[in-house]
Amino acid sequence: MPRNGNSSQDRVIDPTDTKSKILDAAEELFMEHGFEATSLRLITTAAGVNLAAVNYHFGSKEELFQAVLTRRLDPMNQDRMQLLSAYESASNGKPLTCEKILAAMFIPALKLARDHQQGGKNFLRLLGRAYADPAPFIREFLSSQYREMIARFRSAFSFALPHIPREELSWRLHFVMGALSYTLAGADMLKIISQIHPEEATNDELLLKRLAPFLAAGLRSPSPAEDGGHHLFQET
Amino acid sequence: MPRNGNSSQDRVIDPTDTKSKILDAAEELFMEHGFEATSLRLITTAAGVNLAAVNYHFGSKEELFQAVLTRRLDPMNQDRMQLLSAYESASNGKPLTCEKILAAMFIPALKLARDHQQGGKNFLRLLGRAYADPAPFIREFLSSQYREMIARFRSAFSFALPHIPREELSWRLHFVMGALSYTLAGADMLKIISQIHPEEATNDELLLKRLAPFLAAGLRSPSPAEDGGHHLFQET
DNA sequence: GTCTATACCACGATAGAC
DNA sequence: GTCTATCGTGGTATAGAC
Repeated sequence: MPRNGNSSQDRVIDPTDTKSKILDAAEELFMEHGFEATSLRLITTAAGVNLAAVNYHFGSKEELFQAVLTRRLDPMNQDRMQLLSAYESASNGKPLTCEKILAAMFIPALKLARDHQQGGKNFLRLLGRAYADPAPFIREFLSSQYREMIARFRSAFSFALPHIPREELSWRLHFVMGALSYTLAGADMLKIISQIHPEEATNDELLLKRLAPFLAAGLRSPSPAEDGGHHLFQET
Repeated sequence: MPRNGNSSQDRVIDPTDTKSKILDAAEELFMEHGFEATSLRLITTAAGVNLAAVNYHFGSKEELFQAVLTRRLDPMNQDRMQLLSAYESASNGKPLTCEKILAAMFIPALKLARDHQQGGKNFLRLLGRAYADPAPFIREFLSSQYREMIARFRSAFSFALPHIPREELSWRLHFVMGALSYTLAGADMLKIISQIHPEEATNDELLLKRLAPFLAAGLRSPSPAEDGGHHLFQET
């Protein structure tokens, strides 16, 4: 039994084999309905394979979900780190601006959202949702997938913003990841927040173009430690 | 059959009746395991009532979930709007600062997190997760719960930041809600982002104290329309 | 009105035949 | 590798007791 793992001598990507058919169908359905609401019976029917094939090829529904995420997530994070390195090389040892570092995070995400013909558009929404999912297997999986990239970007920000204490910077990076995830996941929420035209709300590029300056301003803002602490929450 | 709806002549809150027992047990279990992962059999066993009682009193698992959220959410949003009005009255017609408006959003959330003896601590995490949930019934429910409060705060920000176009402000409010939700939901994620001490990561007050200045800086930042547009995403 | 017992169908998972 | 049969558990609906 192969179970998971494209490790040893997997034959190259053949979109007609059972494993690929499951992966494609699962991606589309997970994107549309989320993890829990998508049944294996729905996936296997759409893929035209037997119900038991999922368990044979992936081991479980959870492992199938991780395989769906990994297939796109891993290349994206590699792209992010390479782009950041390219920017750093071009700057001759001078710190990058926050906007530039954020661009290294956002551009590969946009590429992912647009390049893949099917599903790419909505993959980021699936990812954003996964961030807030309480299931331990999802949290641990994302943790391992993101650890390296986060560490890489934290040192870039640390170099760009030397006056911000390292711990404060960790918080702000957390806020950045949060706003990014939520923004990508919650496009529907725009209808709540307001009268933004729907056709514009689905345009991820425009969305990130507005998010980046917003976050850059927050990243650059004076550290609470150095502005005397204005005790926001202690008034009536 | 009563179904849902505390509308007509419900007897006052009696924490020993079946409906309250279900509500309390459900809140605790939903907070711990999320919506999908919490079974009705688990809830009814913990509450010491019959399985069918949920369907009798609430109609469905979904409606039970909404009842759990409403019980705390509705008073919180009322508090937010009252606090904002109080700040505005005290300012003699002058615009509030962004920090002050954000305080009106955050303080009632903190009160909720701390005042209620059981569960209050983790209720905001449950709420943050619900924000990113793809289930239509959750999205529609939150939409209706938040619509009034969001409109109220948007006009406050609009008055405080007259130079920001109304549409840009809608985006920024969306980012604020996103960062807030995600931050509250994803306390576990701090372990990924970094070496922040765990005991500190669970301190919601400290968390919001750092988030508020970060968001205020983003809200105040110059509008992309007025800084000439630096075309972040069009370079290589 | 309130509560209970019970039955129903869909789900994820797995064993074993082919 | 693939398929069928089956198991335990999930949400839900209802008949009937008090």
